[in-house]
Amino acid sequence: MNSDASRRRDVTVADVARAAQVSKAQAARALGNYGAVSDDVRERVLAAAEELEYRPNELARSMNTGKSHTIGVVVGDIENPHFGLATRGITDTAKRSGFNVILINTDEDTEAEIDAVRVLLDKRVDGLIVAPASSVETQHLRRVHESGRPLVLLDRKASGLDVDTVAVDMEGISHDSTSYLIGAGHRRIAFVSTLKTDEPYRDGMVLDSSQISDRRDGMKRAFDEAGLNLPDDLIRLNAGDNESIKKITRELLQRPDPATAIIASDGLIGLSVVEAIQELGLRIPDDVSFLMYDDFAWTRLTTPPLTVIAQPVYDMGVAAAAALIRQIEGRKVPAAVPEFTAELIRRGSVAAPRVTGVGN
Amino acid sequence: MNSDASRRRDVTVADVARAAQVSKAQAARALGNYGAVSDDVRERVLAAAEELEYRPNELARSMNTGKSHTIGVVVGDIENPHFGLATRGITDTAKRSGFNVILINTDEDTEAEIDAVRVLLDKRVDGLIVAPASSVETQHLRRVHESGRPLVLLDRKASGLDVDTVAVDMEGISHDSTSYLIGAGHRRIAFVSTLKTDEPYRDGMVLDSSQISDRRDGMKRAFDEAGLNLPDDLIRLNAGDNESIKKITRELLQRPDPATAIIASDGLIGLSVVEAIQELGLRIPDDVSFLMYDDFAWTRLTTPPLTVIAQPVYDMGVAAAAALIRQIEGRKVPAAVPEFTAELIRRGSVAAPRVTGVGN
DNA sequence: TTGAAAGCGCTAACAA
DNA sequence: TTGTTAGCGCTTTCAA
Repeated sequence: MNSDASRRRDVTVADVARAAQVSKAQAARALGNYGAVSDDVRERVLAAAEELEYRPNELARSMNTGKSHTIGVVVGDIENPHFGLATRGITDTAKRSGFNVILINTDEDTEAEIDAVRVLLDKRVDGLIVAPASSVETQHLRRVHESGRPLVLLDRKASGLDVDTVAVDMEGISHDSTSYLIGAGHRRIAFVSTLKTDEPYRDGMVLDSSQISDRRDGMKRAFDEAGLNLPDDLIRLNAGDNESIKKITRELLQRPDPATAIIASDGLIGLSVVEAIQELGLRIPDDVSFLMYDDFAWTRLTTPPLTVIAQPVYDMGVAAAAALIRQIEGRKVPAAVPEFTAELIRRGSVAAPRVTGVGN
Repeated sequence: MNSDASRRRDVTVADVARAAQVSKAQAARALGNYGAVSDDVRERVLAAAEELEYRPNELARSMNTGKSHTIGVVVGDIENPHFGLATRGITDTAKRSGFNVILINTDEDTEAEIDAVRVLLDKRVDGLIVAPASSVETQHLRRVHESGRPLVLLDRKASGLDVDTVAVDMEGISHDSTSYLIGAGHRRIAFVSTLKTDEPYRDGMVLDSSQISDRRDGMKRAFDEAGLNLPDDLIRLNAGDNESIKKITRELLQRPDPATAIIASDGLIGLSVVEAIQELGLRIPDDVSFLMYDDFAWTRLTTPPLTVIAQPVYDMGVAAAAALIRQIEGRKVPAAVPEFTAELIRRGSVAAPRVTGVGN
């Protein structure tokens, strides 16, 4: 019939109106189902639309209504299952409420994030969910907020920004898991993170990421409570790719006063740390104990299975989307975002430290 | 200054034009940098824009130009690192060419896929990349193609659809890896896939997915060449969640004439299969050999590390995006999409089958 | 319930 | 190089 070569121009309301012999306005009302339309007209219009294979132009629609029914999501690394799951929670929830999701990846780069936010805003998304790369460089987020566009932060807090934030109580879980290690007899506990800083870690250093900062605080508190000092020399930031993480791990384990336990800041880091440990021919937990953030499925498969800190990532995605949509739809009572807590799942990668010549 | 309460209406070209004392057209030209504009005017306009914090409305822009500079991506499961990586390849490439990406998840459900495609089309994306849930139900994709919108298929072919398709030669790698297992002495080789079918597998069955179909063909050819028969009773489709896969694995290994090797159709399935094997107290590769599609990083960490079929997923994402953008920009010579080949990475999960009472 | 007409914010002819 | 004037496809007054 019409599978001709060109098929260039899209079918518009005007075409449908003409075919249905009604005014453009009536056709539009019937198609967008708003306003008052008689059954007769509606029927004819819908029939004509079907016949012509009419499809509304959502851009035009959005331009008029000011609503795009789309939310923008900015994450650091979709490839990371952590964000994958969170994104899933977001899209599932958005879909259920009739919203679409535009995803942009930033590679944990603040410049890219600023860009992403701008693009999304220019596309007139109805709201934004951002997992900020930095908790400090947040002017761009502040601008979003000030411009009145709904914004929800995921995973990381942003200092001095009064925005709904869906995150886990990191200080608490960090404290608990560190206490657990200390209780097992560990004193030389290392922490490996990819957080980029200008200089190596030192005590009291201000950390760009609320997540990491909170974890440091939690560790410190645990050590304090035990009447011990957090071993600053074992806090390793600026871990990068697989190779760099393995190098750091080797350093941690081959130094004179080596770490007896390592905490990996996320599942991707954990992977490389474990690989390095295996390559060194060391055994977990006999030679070194291991703990990581993110309960990835594969942690059940290693020998021994790994002790991890599970975060309710999917649910957090759901909560973030729900909070955002609530704001977009302008509900009153902003129904406080629920608190999320992580959980230490003890599997087999933590044991008492090997007794060596080095005193405790 | 202007961080007032409302800040409702967005700043438009008209506002900028007024402030810069030029016509709307000139302001628009300067802001969109097209057409001819004198330096003087450009400067004033840009200054005014800056001052007013003008941001273009991309929707309006797209409406006129017919281009949204956005490509739609439809995948089955972002949470799966396989798609995560592919998506990454797509977004990286798109970004480099100035395109944004809208991602929609379908849960491998054809209905959801039809919906997703419709939504994306309605939003007037410039082109689509789809990893089709089914290689058979493809009318919706055919419609896209017929309507003249650029479309590229990822991972799976669609029967009778003449569209650029970025996929791996599955028949070949399936043949090679099956031969490898046969060469190691295996005859009872099982294959586990999540592909949904109405009935259990039987010889010659038409399979909805080109991927699975091709793999079956490759296995069959390998068996044929060895003068053996593909054991149909060990081809298990309809694997679902973790529990269901573990159940299937147990059946495969606890039957009278058990499988001596298992091929998992993807990394998610593989995870559950390995878990089930471990729970049964069996050892890889002594008690059962194992092979899976997808070279996930964690496969290096298990004991033993797993033999896998690596697919150049990231590069395929890149190629898909490149092909699509090429079409969108209407280049001539469609520069054939490169062929991708998977690679068998032999690590430690395949060995000769345990010699049992059962003859070969 | 209907239709004419204005307008969303921008680009694109066309003259000047 | 400029400005005027139409649109893009839709929603939304405002009268009828």
